[in-house]
Amino acid sequence: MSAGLNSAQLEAVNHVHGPSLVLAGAGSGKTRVITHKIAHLINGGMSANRIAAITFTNKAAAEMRERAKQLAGRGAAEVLICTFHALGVRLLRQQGTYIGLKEQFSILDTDDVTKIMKDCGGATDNATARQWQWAISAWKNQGLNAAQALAAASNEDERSSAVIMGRYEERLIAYQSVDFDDLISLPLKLLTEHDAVRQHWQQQLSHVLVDEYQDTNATQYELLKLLVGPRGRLTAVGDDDQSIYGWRGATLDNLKKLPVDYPELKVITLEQNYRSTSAILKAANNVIGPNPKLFPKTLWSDLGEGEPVRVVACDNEDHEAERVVARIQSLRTTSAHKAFKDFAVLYRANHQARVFEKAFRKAQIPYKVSGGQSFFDRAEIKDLCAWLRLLVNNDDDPAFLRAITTPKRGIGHTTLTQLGSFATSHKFSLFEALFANSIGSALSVRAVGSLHEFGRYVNDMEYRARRIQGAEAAKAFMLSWLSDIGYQQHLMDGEDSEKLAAARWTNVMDFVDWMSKRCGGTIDDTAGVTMESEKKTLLEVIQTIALLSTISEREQDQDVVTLSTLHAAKGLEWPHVVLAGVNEGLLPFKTDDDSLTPEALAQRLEEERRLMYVGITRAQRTLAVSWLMRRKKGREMIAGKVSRFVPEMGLDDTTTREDPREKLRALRAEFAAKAAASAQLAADAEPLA
DNA sequence: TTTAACAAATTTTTT
DNA sequence: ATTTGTTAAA
Repeated sequence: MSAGLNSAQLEAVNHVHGPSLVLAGAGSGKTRVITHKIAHLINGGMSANRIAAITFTNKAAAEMRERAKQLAGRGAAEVLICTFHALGVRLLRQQGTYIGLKEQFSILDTDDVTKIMKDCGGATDNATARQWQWAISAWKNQGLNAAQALAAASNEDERSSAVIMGRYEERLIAYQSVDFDDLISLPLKLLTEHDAVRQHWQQQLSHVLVDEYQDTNATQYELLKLLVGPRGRLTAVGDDDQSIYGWRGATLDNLKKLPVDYPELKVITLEQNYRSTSAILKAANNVIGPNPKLFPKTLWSDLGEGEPVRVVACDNEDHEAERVVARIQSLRTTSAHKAFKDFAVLYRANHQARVFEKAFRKAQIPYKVSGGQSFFDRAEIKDLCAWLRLLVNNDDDPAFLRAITTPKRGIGHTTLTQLGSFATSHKFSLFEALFANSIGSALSVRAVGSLHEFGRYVNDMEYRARRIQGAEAAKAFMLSWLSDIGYQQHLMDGEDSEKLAAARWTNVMDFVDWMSKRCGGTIDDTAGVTMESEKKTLLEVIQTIALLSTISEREQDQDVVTLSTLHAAKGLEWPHVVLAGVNEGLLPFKTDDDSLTPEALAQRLEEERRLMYVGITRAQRTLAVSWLMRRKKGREMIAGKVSRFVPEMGLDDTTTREDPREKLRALRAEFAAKAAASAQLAADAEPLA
């Protein structure tokens, strides 16, 4: 079973009686270790449902579940493999009543929270609300409540944010809603304050494995410790050199604390890399070298020296994009990895993608921009989710407001404002207020009539939805609902073009299909594949949707070049990688915040260095690093400076390069003929709405 | 003073 | 892509 594991991996897999820290360098097979350890535990007689493997993203959880299934077969299905947040939801759904949460609470997404923040703080613009949101989220992630935040506030801005946080907390309780941060902090509170619940989970879970441990924040670590309990059967898998999320609360302190909190900790370092050539790893090791080491390690591979890392000096952004196009076209004829999907262009900031998109379209190279708007961020999907959330939790006011105005049904701003103040003064949720006896005193007869009509419809829907189980019933239910509310017409009436409305409707249908599949049972797929799964009620499925974000479907196996930020590229790999815009100021990013202490500045630089390291280690076969000799600044061009990280890569030969323009002309002539042949591909490169 | 049009600038993202 | 800032016209 453990065939094909190297000695360090094997050691990590076999260490099952105490705490361990697996320092898994980039490409060293960390998912292999986690999945093999799960299989090893199961084969050793451990009940699968006593093992938990925790990840940060749904995608990582799905991949892990898939690979565990391959290794351990059906037994792996019982393993709790989920994200931190999904684990939090499970805890709160099961035992949230202990801390005053009702069973069917709602989960707010960031846009819902922004709206509430505006309301709590009296702001009209999103930017201000997001600043409060940011500050409040940071406090929550440090385990502080509003009162503690207010006490700790050191300036006027912080004090006002803390005051708003107080109002926001009240609002969440009134709405019986939680935000994403609460999905960690409330379970932590639950386990801290209720011994019985804590003991239940500590007995239930025998082994806890954590992926990307370096990305955990303070509250996540505290939660982990409580879940793991005194036996300390924790497997933390991570890489301090790939810690790039300090700005959102992740802290390497969690790595430093581990040997202190768990004196028995077994530290295992995975240094053999199965991804990249030696030339690439040498550059990576050199770049990360200057950072202080928590646990020293040096990556190596036996894949051979490989192509030297190329450094490309470009005149400006447009020129850089042209050079990347030329490189892709050239490698597509000479390399063994010549599909478009074998290439990625990585950069520091999202806006850098624009120039590449333009150049790729011109050259008819199909591409995708990763980290674009997710399916669930689309307005039409959020509309539907709001309706569904309202069914599950009538007191979910943000969902109520969205549903009652979508589509427009003669209930306008005035009515809703009146309803809102009526609800607030009686401490009702909006939905409760709507059916209150005294509502006639606050609103006009006509308004009350419209509100009641809406309320009755929601009640009726809810009553029917309780009985809905299995895919086909769920689909039929949702289709009749969409027709009831006239949603398709609503999309057509929108200001969008007809084409856009049709695209939105397609998304709606995809959503319906996807939801019904999750309701399980057996459903005929278009390909004639039948899916088998446990039947769930529609209400159960709805409760989980706020947590889900990835439907990659069609985007999965497309043969396209990837454009991505360095952050979004973590965990991924490509045969050919270009790091673009590797200039001083961009990477490392220049901060003009002079309130930072020298220590804080040094830490920022360390994280930028890790970002460069992550970028380099994405490459399997070839790596090119390009930088700009001139950058646009207003109407004039200013001199650009190569990133300090480039000379630090310790390349033998960074100066030999042809005149870029000459090379480009030659390549253009060579590929002019082929361009026509890929016209079809270009159609696919049209940006999706 | 307000509005419209245009130009410029923009850190990183998941749940 | 979105949003903020600038300039010119009304």
